[in-house]
Amino acid sequence: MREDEKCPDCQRINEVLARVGDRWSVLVVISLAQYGTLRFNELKRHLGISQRMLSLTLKELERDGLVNRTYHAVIPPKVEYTLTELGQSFREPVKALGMWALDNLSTIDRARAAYDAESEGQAKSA
Amino acid sequence: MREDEKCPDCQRINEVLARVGDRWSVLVVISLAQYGTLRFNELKRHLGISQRMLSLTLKELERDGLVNRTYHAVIPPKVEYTLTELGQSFREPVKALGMWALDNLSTIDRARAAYDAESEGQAKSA
DNA sequence: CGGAATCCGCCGTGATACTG
DNA sequence: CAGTATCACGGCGGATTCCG
Repeated sequence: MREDEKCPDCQRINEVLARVGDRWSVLVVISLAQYGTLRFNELKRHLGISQRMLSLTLKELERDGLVNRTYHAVIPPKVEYTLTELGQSFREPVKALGMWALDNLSTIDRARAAYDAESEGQAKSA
Repeated sequence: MREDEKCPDCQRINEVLARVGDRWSVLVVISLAQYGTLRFNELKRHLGISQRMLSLTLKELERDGLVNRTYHAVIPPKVEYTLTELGQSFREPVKALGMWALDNLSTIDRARAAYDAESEGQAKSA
């Protein structure tokens, strides 16, 4: 598939989603927005994310300027993460998405159940 | 990783993102929101999506009650897709995300460039 | 035209082990 | 505690082919 007649807007949006659109990024931002400052393992436990993915996600978020990383050189190493201003601004659209999600999850569930039920029914009649 | 102390909200949000959070779903919804009604190949050309992914994405969106599928039994088969009410309501948070994306894409690009430049510098000094 | 089916490469993700 | 490195697996996603 080449870029024949693709709309540029879709490409741009696609680009952004490729950056901050993944599940873990969103959840990390939400958590930091909620608690202000969190340590590595606090985030890990809170999100139920694997150590690897959290590490990668935080690095990306820091790279994209959404998250601030502070390293404390103490005996038990201590690293704290907070949102940058850009990260704060990201809260708004994310919050909107989260609200919609929570509001409509049950609706989606019902639609899905109905769809599946109908599919089974048709399968039987076929 | 088990559900030890994961916050339920994160789980819910995660759930929803797993449903309508993927790139293609978002782009399909945006396109349908913009044009109202589109045929299969119209969407395909517009998005630059492969036939397979569009088919899968549309089926999922229909299953989740976000998209309406209308089959016209004419000689050249004609299938039209539109947004359901639920799909329409999804436009709001998506629009917010898209706006933020377009507004901050350049900022992210700069942050990323700066981060990469610094990383290279450290690599050299090391 | 609108799909379904198949094959296959790539990479996102988790589990594990190791370092400082 | 806060990572990094390695491995293994599943699934996303594209290309191709066939059908109604």
